[in-house]
Amino acid sequence: MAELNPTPTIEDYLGIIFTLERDGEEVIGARLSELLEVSAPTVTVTLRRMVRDGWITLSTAKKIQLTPKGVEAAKAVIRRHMLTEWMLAKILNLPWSKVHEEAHKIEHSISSEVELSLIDKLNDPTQCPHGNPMPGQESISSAWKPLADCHTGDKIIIERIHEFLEEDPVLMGFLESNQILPGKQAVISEILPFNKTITLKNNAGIVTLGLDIAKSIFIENQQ
Amino acid sequence: MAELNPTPTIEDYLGIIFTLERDGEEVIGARLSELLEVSAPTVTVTLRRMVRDGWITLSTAKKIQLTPKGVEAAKAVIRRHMLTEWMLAKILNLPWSKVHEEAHKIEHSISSEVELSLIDKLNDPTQCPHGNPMPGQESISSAWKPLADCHTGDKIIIERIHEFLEEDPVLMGFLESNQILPGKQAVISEILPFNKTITLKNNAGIVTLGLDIAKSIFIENQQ
DNA sequence: TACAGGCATTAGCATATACTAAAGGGAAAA
DNA sequence: TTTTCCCTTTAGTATATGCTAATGCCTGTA
Repeated sequence: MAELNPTPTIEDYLGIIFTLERDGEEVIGARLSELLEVSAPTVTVTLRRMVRDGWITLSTAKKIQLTPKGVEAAKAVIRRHMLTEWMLAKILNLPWSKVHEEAHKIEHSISSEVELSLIDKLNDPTQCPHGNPMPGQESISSAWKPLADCHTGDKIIIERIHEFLEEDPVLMGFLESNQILPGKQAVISEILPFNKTITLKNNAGIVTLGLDIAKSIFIENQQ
Repeated sequence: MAELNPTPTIEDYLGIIFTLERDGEEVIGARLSELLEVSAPTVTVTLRRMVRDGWITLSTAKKIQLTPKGVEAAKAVIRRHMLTEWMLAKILNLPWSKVHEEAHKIEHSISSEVELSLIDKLNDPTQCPHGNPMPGQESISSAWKPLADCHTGDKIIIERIHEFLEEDPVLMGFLESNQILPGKQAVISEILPFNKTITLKNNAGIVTLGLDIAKSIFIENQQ
């Protein structure tokens, strides 16, 4: 229980564990190793420190679970990340596709005083600029379905680009330049399951996305 | 020359070395140890890494000098620090006495893209919120003189609280609550050299400051 | 049943950053 | 001149965070 505040590294682990838990995914070391881009032995020793310091518990089946203290710390870092993203997007006018990356560097240095000020200036948002729910606001996204589940001819509104897609800056630039952004409308023009692609039409033109990517983009039907 | 970008620790060293050089102070390890609040052996080994990586050179007399590369890195971190202070003060409305401390955490995570945006939003300031000159703007402060050099009856304008005073949050809170802030007017009401104090009167009332502190506060005479 | 694949761990190592205790060096003061 | 003081360095240690190579451990499938 020693550590009072998580280090930046531990904050990264906490955020990913929280997100995996939220999505009902299996929370295991191999997943962290992949998402954090560190080796498996590094994950093993870091998780040991996290158990020692009371952030997580490990089940006999090696499943990772946040402690109440771990949940609070994870929520705090995700909140600060998302608020920083909004600050960069709305106040400093950085491009949508770059705010995640920049916010990821800054999030670990935001105090609760700065956080409160951001909440105030940004009107207490319920989602991040990519449409992902703030911790505690998960219900807003429950009605949205994956773009990959759409049918030809569906008229949709893009609502959300999943956190894990945000990690790829090239993809994010591609999505931005093709107007695959929360709030934007589109029509499904073609789905090729054998090719694992889905094609849609919007104001920016015609875009084809891989189906794997489309599984992590969430939409609503136009009324 | 290995390292492309300084670590946060190295950035702290670079900033202090730059400021000492700017002020014409002797730049030695003991000063860094004091200002950074780390032990002397820690400074020794860190300076060795800094020489190895091309940030500084050490003279035979143990004097520390920034290389051209070191100067550039130091200017960048100080610029980002000051811009972040302004952002916290003007955009997020944090109290003047707290922006230094908060900015110090954030400054190491500001990219040049964010920096450019800050310069734009904040109208390219020439000083920090405490009146210290941005790197390259040192001339703006050359006419100001230490508060400690004033005489009874002098009518003054506070212009600058030196960087090294900013490190003490209690002092900063004291100065803020007594309106010892850049741009504020005051009159010197009493100087007691034997007591090492200087007393002044302003809108907030009557304040007595230690002469050591007053040496690092810079003023201009009222017209 | 035996092997393959995925996962976790151990062992051994490296680096940046910190510490204390103790020793060395030079200059100024007694 | 000798002692004191300031400064730096050496030696030994610790912790967080990373790595590779090799090993161990299940589970499901051939």
